[in-house]
Amino acid sequence: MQGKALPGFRDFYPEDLTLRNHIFATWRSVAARYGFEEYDGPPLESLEMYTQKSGEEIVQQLYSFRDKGDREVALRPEMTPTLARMVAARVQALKKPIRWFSIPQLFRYERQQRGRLREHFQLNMDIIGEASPLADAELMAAAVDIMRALGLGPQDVRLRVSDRRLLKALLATRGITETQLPVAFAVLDRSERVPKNVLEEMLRDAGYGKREMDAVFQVASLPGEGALGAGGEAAEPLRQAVAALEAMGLGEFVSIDLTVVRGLAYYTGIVWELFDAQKALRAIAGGGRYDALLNLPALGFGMGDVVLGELLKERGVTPKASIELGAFLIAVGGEDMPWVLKLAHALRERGIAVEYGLRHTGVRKQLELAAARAAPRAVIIGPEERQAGLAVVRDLKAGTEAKVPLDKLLNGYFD
RNA sequence: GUGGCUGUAGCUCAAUUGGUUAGAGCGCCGGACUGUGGCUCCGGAGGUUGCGGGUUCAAUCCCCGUCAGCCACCCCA
Repeated sequence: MQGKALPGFRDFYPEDLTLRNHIFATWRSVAARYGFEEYDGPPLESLEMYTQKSGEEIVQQLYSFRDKGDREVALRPEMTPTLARMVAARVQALKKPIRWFSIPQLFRYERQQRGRLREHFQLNMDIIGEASPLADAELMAAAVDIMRALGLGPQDVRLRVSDRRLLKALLATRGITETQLPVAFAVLDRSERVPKNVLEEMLRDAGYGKREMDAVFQVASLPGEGALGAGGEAAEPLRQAVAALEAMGLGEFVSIDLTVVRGLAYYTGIVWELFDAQKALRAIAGGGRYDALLNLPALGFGMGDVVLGELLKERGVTPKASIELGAFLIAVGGEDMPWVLKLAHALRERGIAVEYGLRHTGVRKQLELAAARAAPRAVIIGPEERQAGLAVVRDLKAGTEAKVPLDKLLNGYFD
């Protein structure tokens, strides 16, 4: 063994890259359908850009170093700061709402696990300059439509949505103060994964009394409709966003779930996550509204290629092959090779994918190779055929053969 | 960064209380098959048993370290 890629980094063999390209193509196609324009930025940014926003402790999770110009730099761990900078530079000129997407490769230095590497590609879709809940619905719909375009339905994936403004209101009416909120959010976020006694301890450590603790658990267990009903005014954006998704016919995918909080501190409104239905994997996508980050209403989501790729493989909805041959050409004898080359090139000129054996072997061997390449047909050229100005076209699926004049093959027979 | 589990051909796995040249299936290459693929049969290549050290007459097996993978925590791109 000559070693392997660094931990958390991937080699993409053809079958891997086929899947990745399939995912990218679907991302781009759905984003285009939603009227989003693609942008990109540098993979390397100043370290400061990330520490400013997220604090010094994030340095530990960054690929960062000092460059030859003595600058502290980092491989980008997320796209939002870059987007924020780009938008800020032209904020006056850009017509709102801005609808942009990007597919950056992101890096993060941490111990890898399944679905979580040190590098991944992540679709980012953002809308900037629009406060309406319809914008939130738009992004959620795009995420769901990507799933549908990839062959996944409501039985495969679920979108769980909440709203921090609603959570805040529900907790406030139960006596939770503003300063107690972060802990309450953290407990809600973990309420499905962490045992209740541990959660109680978290709350107790934060100075929660019995009443406040009960309030948090009560909110966590509120069903979707109950939450909307109890939330009053504060439930209105979430209500509208969900109604919009229902109007689009995507209601089956969506459920209101108050235990969705999302980790990032900058989210201010609707937050959501997309999971595989069994919740066996990590989140496929997650996003939300972050109005405070720019001086504009803004929202976005990220969808990584790693978990998504695993899910597609699990569900057997991966693309077959990256190339699809139109024909495999076979020279019976060495003296037939010029005709094979001539035909190969003529077909290629017409845009037909063609391969032939680069080393002369028996017809049997060449047919084996043709079959291994999944060519739909083989064109066999031998002395007898050439004599008659013909070639044998063998259908490799059916096993049938036909004699076809060479000049027909050269002039669009396979078009 | 912390803890637990696991590392044997490309892949999936074997290898009798530690016992001598580490095997099989699949895959790959070649032959039977010098003008017809998928089947069959035969042969071949491919391993410093993750790496390093220790115990022992002897280590794939036991011990330590290290690296890597998986899982949980942290964190959640």
